[in-house]
Amino acid sequence: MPKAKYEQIFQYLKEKIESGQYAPQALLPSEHTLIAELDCSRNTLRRAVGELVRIGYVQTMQGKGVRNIFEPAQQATFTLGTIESFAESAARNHWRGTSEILLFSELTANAALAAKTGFDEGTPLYYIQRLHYLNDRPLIFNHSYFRQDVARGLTREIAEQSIYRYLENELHLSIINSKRVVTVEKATLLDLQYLDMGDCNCLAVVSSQTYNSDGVMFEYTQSRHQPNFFRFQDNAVRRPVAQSRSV
Amino acid sequence: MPKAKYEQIFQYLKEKIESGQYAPQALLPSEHTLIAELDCSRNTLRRAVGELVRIGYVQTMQGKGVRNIFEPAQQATFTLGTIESFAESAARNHWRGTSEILLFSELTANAALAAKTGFDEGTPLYYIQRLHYLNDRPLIFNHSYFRQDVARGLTREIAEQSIYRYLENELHLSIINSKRVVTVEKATLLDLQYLDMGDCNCLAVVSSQTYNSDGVMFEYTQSRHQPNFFRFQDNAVRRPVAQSRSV
DNA sequence: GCCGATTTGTCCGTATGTATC
DNA sequence: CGATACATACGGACAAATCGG
Repeated sequence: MPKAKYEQIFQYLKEKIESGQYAPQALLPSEHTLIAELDCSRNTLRRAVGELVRIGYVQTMQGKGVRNIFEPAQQATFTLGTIESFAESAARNHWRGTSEILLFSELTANAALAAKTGFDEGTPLYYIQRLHYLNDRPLIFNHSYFRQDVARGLTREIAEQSIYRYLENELHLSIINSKRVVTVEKATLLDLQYLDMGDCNCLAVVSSQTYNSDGVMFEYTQSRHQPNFFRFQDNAVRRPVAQSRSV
Repeated sequence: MPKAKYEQIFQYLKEKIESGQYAPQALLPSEHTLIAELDCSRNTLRRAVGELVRIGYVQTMQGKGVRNIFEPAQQATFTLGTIESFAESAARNHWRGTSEILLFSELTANAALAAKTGFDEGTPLYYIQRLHYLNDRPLIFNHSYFRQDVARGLTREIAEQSIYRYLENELHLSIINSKRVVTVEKATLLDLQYLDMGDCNCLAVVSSQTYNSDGVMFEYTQSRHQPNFFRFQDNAVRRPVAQSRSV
């Protein structure tokens, strides 16, 4: 099943850049040239190039061209803008990722949990604690809460395989987007017990709220990362100051 | 000087969402309706909506509509995808931001600095240490390195005002993009001396490499944030797995 | 300084595909 | 099945920035 054309072109150019087929700091072929070469419309090519800008591979300059600013060293550890499971992330970085379930339970959101997660108080939830290993080192402690009415029938056995595959393939849940916030927090006793913290007493925390196509937030996950193996990457562009519009 | 139309529409819809003029969880008017109301093309509206998706304000669903998933609580402390000066960021969050220059010096990149920053060894640099206060609390320690040949004529006096205004307005430097990486590091003696660290021995570090329109990285800045006041926000979308393309 | 060629940025209209209801 | 809504793709037009003659 072939994907969208702009996505294919994006991947094609991305791999061409990564493999050094465009010289560093050099300009890519012009839009006109690439359109002819790839047999697509201008909009389609521009969309693909826009994605390359977002991931920091190129910079575009009106009147000049598109410059390759990719640098091999800085491979992203955790990517931005796309939802990726731990297994997918590990594979992309050529790591050996394994997981262990420490706790599988059911509970009801009390006031404190509701405030933290964004679920309504009284919502029945599954609560799962998972420990993720990269190359046999325990590096991520995961606290996940799933709404029972959405992730219905979730079991410890399923969680040991893949929760997302169950949600998408068995329950036909369509996962749309995930709001994520990165913060730094003091390590808890649980963190110190399970993660190899060295002499750090803080860790990187990625809190994410995930939504389905009904607009309901069905998952709240807090990923607590051992600091030395945490890396979050972004590319920002300079824009003129924003201004409102009267309609 | 009016901005791009899609940008105006983006701002217009963004403010309408923020001010609660669309009910939470409700669908926005359809593309067709908004196109008529705003008198623009489909592409233009879709581009504006695409930006709203990126900042986590709405989710789009084929065949259903565009849902408002904005939540007032989650105001971003540090935004993503755009380059913002400390002053701009403080203003957006309604904080009183002040800065202090601790050091203004010139140096040449040695091997260690070159490896850390990405400058070539031997590059002449300005090195500036700045302390940023929010509401009179010292929260961010900034180490900035600027290429002397690009940021030529930079002085301590200029740095006390606004470096970016000098670069853009006086030197007519065009700033294109900035690659940023968020990590967590052990606090140094300098951090402990100047920042109010409490009992934390780690902090959030945002390292950024900024490029101009010649494709040269002219700035490397390491922002070291007191953990309690650090928040980095992102919105991710679930996409089908990527696939390459043969041309 | 000017002008024309090149290149990217913005905007429009239309057609078709696909998912939802 | 049809109507509606978003997703993708195409082609054309003009604007804005850059560069060279």
